[in-house]
Amino acid sequence: MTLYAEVALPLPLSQTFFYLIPERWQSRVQIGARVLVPFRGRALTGFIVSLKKRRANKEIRLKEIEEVLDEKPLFAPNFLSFTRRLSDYYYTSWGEFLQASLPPTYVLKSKRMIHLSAEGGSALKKEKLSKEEKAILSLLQKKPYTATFLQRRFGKKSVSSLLSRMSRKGYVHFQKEIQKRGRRRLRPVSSLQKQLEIDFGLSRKLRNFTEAIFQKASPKAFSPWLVFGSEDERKALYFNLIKKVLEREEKTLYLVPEISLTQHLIERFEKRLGKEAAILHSQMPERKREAEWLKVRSGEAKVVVGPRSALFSLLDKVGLIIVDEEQDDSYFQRENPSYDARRGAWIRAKQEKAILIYGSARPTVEGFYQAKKRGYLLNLEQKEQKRKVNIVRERSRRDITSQQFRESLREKLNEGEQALVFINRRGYAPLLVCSNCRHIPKCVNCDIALNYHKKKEKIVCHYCNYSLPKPEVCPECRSRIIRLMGYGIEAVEEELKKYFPQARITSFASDEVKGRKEQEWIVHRFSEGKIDILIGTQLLAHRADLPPVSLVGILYPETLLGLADYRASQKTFQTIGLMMDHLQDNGHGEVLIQTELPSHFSIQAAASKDYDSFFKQEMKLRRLMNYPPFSHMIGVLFQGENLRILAQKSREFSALLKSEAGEIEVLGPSLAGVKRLKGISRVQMILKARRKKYLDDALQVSLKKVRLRGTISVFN
DNA sequence: AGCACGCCGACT
DNA sequence: GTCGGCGTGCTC
Repeated sequence: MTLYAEVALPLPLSQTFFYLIPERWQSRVQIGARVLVPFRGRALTGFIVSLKKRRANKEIRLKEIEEVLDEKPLFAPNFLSFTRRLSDYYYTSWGEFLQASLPPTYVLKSKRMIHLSAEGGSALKKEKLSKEEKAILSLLQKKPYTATFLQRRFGKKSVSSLLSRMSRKGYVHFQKEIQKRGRRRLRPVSSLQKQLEIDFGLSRKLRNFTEAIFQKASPKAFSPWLVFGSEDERKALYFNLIKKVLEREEKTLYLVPEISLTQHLIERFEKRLGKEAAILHSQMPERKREAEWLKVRSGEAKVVVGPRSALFSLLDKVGLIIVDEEQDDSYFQRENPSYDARRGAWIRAKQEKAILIYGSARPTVEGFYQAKKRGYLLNLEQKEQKRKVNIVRERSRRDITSQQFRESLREKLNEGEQALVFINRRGYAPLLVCSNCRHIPKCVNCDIALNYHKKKEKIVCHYCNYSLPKPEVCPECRSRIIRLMGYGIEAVEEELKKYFPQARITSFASDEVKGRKEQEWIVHRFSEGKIDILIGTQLLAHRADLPPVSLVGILYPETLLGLADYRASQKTFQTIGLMMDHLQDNGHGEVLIQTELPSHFSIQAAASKDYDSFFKQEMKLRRLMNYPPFSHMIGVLFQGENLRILAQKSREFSALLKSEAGEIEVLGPSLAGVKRLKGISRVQMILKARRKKYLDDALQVSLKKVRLRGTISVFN
């Protein structure tokens, strides 16, 4: 007879909690079901992760489960182990990962509402109250609020002691309230009844690869692969694998980068898989997402396509997990909770004994290295396309674009061709500098210079969106001469419009193009030839559905090298590569890279599409610096308002770590690259070790001893 | 996370 | 004394 339930809660806590199971539920509780439990005066949805006959710690007075919410478990044992391992790996909460697999309406939490009592109402009229009390009580006259709301409303750090005193005086009372579960009726998703596209003409090479992959996977076993090849070939292989997996009565999890989940791609999936596919994306309305979730839950969907969060789909019988564009940053989630979906896919595939496919034309060096070393690299040997690549250094003082670039552009425009131009910066200029006193306007919340946006006539913080009207005179010395430093997309657009007044020029940056619809619209017009020159930032580089063009201009890709990240070279190589993929391969295409660092290896290798050369040189540096894949690296970011306390605590933490384990290298603590963000100071440390276990052991001890608000990012 | 507790200086 | 504000620690 089971008596105790171990429950994981959707809070940023890495422990689980135990509850008594009341008699009436005993025969009905199951591992993997949701329960409603009391927790510090609140009611929370929790998840049963195990059932015990005996209790471990007799000291604690256990509470009873209030309600069992599921007759049938939501989570299969496999899924529980997977999320458990993932939370161990990333030092984060198990419950938060479980929560990530459910629609928000499945994870209700009570809120403590603060009500005005009758006494409070009369006190407000008759008695003289303090300013704070009066303000709160009169606000509560309208309707009850939560403490968090009041706190924010009055700009306080805490109102808890204030509220408890007021409740003691009887002015207010608290009431637990659970948001009503909207009784919406879900319409079944209108699934396309299109004729499914049949695979045809799969090359012998791909057929052989498919066979090799399945050979390793039968009998069913975890088997990872890195597919190194062009997008078209990769996709052909994926669909072939999916087909075979479907034949085995198994299902597929297909992860794609956030940004590449365009209408175009969605249509392709629907065409090929029809109603067997559930497609998720982040901008999907709540209702639609829940409908897709139900499709997975009911077993109708056999393939789930989505961004990193789709890793948590409640798909059973997983036979194949694909992580396409393995190099993409969007697989990494920085906060609450922090995890890398690439690693997550590995852990899940291993748990499910599934085939795991990482795919890329320009894989991360970490991934490529592992695949080579452990023998799971599948090289599709891309055939070389003909193209002309120019690396240009020359730059006049007056213009952003070089004369050579403009000549090429003129030539193509005269032939009625289209061009794409990449620049890695939003706005008009990244910096304003007073010529007189050198003052640089900075964000009040962040340690960041404000970017000048000419179209809005504002200076804007690219981290928190704080903005000011463009200053006419220097706010420090009242000088009228303020210089613009550097170039952004708006400046490029302005210059090209000046030189090519007849050309139809449009720019494409995340702050200008609002939402999916407008993006699709611009891409649509470009595809129809109604735009001659499309200028864009990263957003453009990632669009896979643009028609191939005959001129690709890449302006100052080295700004990507300026990132304070050991992966900066990789990012530069990859972005140039993405842009070059937009080139038509009929031999007339031309790429022009304009840079101040023409001999940097990442630019050179990208220009000649030479992954091996990039890999070799980057690995040399990684080895030299003891970066991944030669070490395991963990970033610990401490955040807090008080920099003094932050500094002291982080030093304490660092000392503890150093004493704890000699095998780990501790860098810092030091101010983070952005030392203040949204008004919060940030101090960071980097931990490196040969094996992750060393880091695990050291952190396990230190995290218990020094309590800090912060984020731990495991980089690899 | 969110809530209680307890300590501190400021103020009727 | 009491009020408001803040840091600290715990939650089965």
